[in-house]
Amino acid sequence: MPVILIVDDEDDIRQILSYNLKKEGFEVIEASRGDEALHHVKERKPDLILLDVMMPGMDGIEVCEVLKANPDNRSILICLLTARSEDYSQIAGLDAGADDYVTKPIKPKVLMSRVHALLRRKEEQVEIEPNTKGFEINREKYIIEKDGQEIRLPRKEFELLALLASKPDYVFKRDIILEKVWGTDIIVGDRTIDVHIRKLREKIGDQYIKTIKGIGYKFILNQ
Amino acid sequence: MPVILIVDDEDDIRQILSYNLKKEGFEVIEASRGDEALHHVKERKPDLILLDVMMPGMDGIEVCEVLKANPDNRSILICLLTARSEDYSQIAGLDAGADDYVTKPIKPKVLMSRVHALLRRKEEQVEIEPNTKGFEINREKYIIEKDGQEIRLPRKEFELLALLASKPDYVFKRDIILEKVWGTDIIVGDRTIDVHIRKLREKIGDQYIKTIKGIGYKFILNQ
DNA sequence: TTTCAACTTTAAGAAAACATTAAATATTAT
DNA sequence: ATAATATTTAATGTTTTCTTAAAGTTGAAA
Repeated sequence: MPVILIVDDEDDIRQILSYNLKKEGFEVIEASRGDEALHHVKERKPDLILLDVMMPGMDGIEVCEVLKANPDNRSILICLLTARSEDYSQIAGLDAGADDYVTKPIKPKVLMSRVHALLRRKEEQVEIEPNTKGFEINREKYIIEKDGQEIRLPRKEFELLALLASKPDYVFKRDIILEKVWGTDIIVGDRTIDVHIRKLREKIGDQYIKTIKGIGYKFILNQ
Repeated sequence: MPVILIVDDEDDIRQILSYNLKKEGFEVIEASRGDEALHHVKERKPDLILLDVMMPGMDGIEVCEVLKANPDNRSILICLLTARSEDYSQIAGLDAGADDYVTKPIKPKVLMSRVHALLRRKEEQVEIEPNTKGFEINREKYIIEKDGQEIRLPRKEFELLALLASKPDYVFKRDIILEKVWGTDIIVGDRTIDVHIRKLREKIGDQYIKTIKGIGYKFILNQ
């Protein structure tokens, strides 16, 4: 069940949110200040953070920026809680990397609906079967191990290999690769995939990634 | 080719979307109001609806609810077009049964990418895996197995064999083959089919594909 | 049997898809 | 800010796949 971190300096808001989330089976962590939130994230990576913008000390936008600056935290969803009038912060928040925001006063129904929508989106992203004979894929460190040897890969190369290796022998079509690795909002040319495949082959050896002309690529282990 | 219904009260938005969609070969229907959209759906069921949320009269959410209430329309994909600030409607929309949403201002490339992704999702649901005694046709791996032996086929040959083998003993007429394997847009000479049949026979053996002179070809298993 | 449209076969050229390299941009780290 | 990395694009080269053309077969109808 997904873990959700609530960050708000007002006790009663945390309580209401916590109650509602727990009722639906989520695991909830709470923090009343920005730095405390960052600390929690180090301890236990949540799936989603509900983050109040207006807080004494480190505010929500800052927390958001700090978090998203670290690639390991990119995958954590952030939903800002903002007062209706603070419209400037809404924009700043989305720029800071937040995934969504809800205006106060918060209606539990709306928030729950939003939480579900966000998590649904996340789930649609790639799940990786972490190790495949001889290959170990470490999502946290962006490192793969091939026969005990560590190979450090840049993000895109890593995502691409992780995707292909998640289903050995399965052919990933080019458009699927683009969608899963680059996302639907970012449009890159077709050659971009080739170049990344090239780099990967250079690093892990040619024999693992096979081209299926006219379709896409697949990761193979034997033969 | 899929049919897409655009619903937006602004003429220029409809025009831009329409232009881009038509360029990629989609058939486009347009409506400027919610009730008009519902009318169109009755006339001709589209595969996908691009639906503006903010419209005078019946708004997008309502249209969405009405449509999804009717089981006949469940399979129609709905992608909402929403302004960035209308955050509430996004959620309400997903609850109302929309499949995705794109925020305005709309970048044509982004939208096209989404449209393709959505339609693909739909197609994947319907697809059937044909396997036929001794032959295994594996779309996921893009490989066919004959008596346990893997045979790799180029795309057109693969599609052709997959088609014929999907209904053993059924005669596929030449024009049907052209339509299913090559599509309606691409015109190729009749000899092209023959040559592909030749290549297939070379690879899987002559006995499996039988010529029905003047009609077409069929895939047979037992004499 | 003769005829002829329909298919088979082969080979070759065109087109599509991918590979590779280098250079231009972004991004991140120092 | 500067340097180092990473990512993307663009240009060019290579390979594979597709299509066509041309010449040879086949088989059903007249």
